[in-house]
Amino acid sequence: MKILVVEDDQFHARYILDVISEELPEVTETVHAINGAEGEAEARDGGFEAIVMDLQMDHRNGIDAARTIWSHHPQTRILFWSNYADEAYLRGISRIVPEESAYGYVLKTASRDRLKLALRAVLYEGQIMVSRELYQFQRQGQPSSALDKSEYAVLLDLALGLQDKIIAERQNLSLRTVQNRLLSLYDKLGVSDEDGPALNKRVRALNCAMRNKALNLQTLESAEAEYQRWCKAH
Amino acid sequence: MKILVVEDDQFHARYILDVISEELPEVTETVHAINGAEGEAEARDGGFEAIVMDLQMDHRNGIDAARTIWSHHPQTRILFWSNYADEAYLRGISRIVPEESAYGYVLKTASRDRLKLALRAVLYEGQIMVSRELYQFQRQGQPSSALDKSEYAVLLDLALGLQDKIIAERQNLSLRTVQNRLLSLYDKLGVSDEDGPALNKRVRALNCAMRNKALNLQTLESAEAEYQRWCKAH
DNA sequence: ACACCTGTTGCGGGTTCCCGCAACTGCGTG
DNA sequence: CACGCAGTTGCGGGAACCCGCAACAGGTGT
Repeated sequence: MKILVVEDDQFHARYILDVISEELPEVTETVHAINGAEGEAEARDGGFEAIVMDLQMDHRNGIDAARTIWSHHPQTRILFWSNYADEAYLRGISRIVPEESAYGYVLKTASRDRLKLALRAVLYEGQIMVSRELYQFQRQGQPSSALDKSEYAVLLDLALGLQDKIIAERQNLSLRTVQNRLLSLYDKLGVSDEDGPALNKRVRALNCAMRNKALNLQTLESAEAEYQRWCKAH
Repeated sequence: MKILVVEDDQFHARYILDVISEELPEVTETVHAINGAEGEAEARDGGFEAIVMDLQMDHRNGIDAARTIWSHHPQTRILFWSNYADEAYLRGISRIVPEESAYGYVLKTASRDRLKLALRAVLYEGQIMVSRELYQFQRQGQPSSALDKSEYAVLLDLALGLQDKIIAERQNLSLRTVQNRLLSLYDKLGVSDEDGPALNKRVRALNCAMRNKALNLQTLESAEAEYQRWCKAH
């Protein structure tokens, strides 16, 4: 079995390579790429069945790299490991994971045993495995504080700085419905001016979304790229 | 000489401790704290002359910890080392560094030699040393694209979601002047709707500021804390 | 069939925002 | 001093935003 490790921090890379070589005897070959772009290049023709992918990297982040890799090799199993338990990462991943594949999400602070378990479960067994710290975001049942798909889409557009009319056009909704979405966003994100003076709800919503980790920098960057593409296509 | 290392990533901590013990023979004692809160507690009575401080940590980030440490021991020399070359970090630091002290800012990607040099220069010699990747933000002469102090203050208030009237009150400016500041902010941050439809400038400004690294999550958090205090004091 | 609940849409008005225009204040220069 | 230049302030209007009210559609339970 061939494994690709995509990780830009040298210490973390050495650690994961060490864990793989000690704990996964079935692995015959390990390749290390130091950023997303290099990872994509290696994965294109490397014939890897499994990948361990860091999320925050310069020169192409882990989610973008995973998207292009999965678009060519949708059966590849990918274990994401990251410093942060951001809802935004999990949303980004679950939007791109193909049916045929498996993925996992472990934190870098997890113990060696947890990491080993995740490696085996995802890369060998093809299980879906998400660290408990993130799992809370997945439960859909929750009426409040969980953004549904369409609300999240509006949040992305809001974060880009689009105005209501454009959002309505992009989402195929009426203007008033967009405003309703915004209302429930303000509610769920905890935008309120009960104490202190009135706020600019729009900016405040973005502020809260980032502080909650519902959005992060990578989210903004990829939403921006997607928006640029949409603009060209009218 | 006693040194305190505040770093939450175990691998990076081991590395820096190793470098210190090998390259700084004058160091007699090294203490390791794993987050900002613990760092503050150690520093309060530890009698450290020098500190190496990570910036991104849970339970009190490096800048907040440095602020309280410097408020008790203003002569302490602190070398910040971080994964990211964010303008926001540098601004945060230069706002709190006392006259009597010295500080430095090195990236974690710097070579061992660079790190060693920075350790000696800042902790021994009391020099100010900022990594070249960040130094670009300090040049004040630049007319465009460099935010001056008052513009930055308005940007913080905008980012919190305050409306013009409140910003004017907080900054002791007239409403119209605040709006002028916002105009120049929009300009300097690259907010423009030349291509594509009109944007919500306010939200867009925050979006751009974060993508430029003029603001980051810690900035938002501490601005929020400061604002809450201001609210109570009316 | 009825009542009911949730989500969508239009309308209207009060507020905030964006910004052009013009007046005014310092401040340095010829 | 007159002049210009940069930064500040007030005024006003058009656009965008926030949101209450009401109507309507589709799905559920009795």
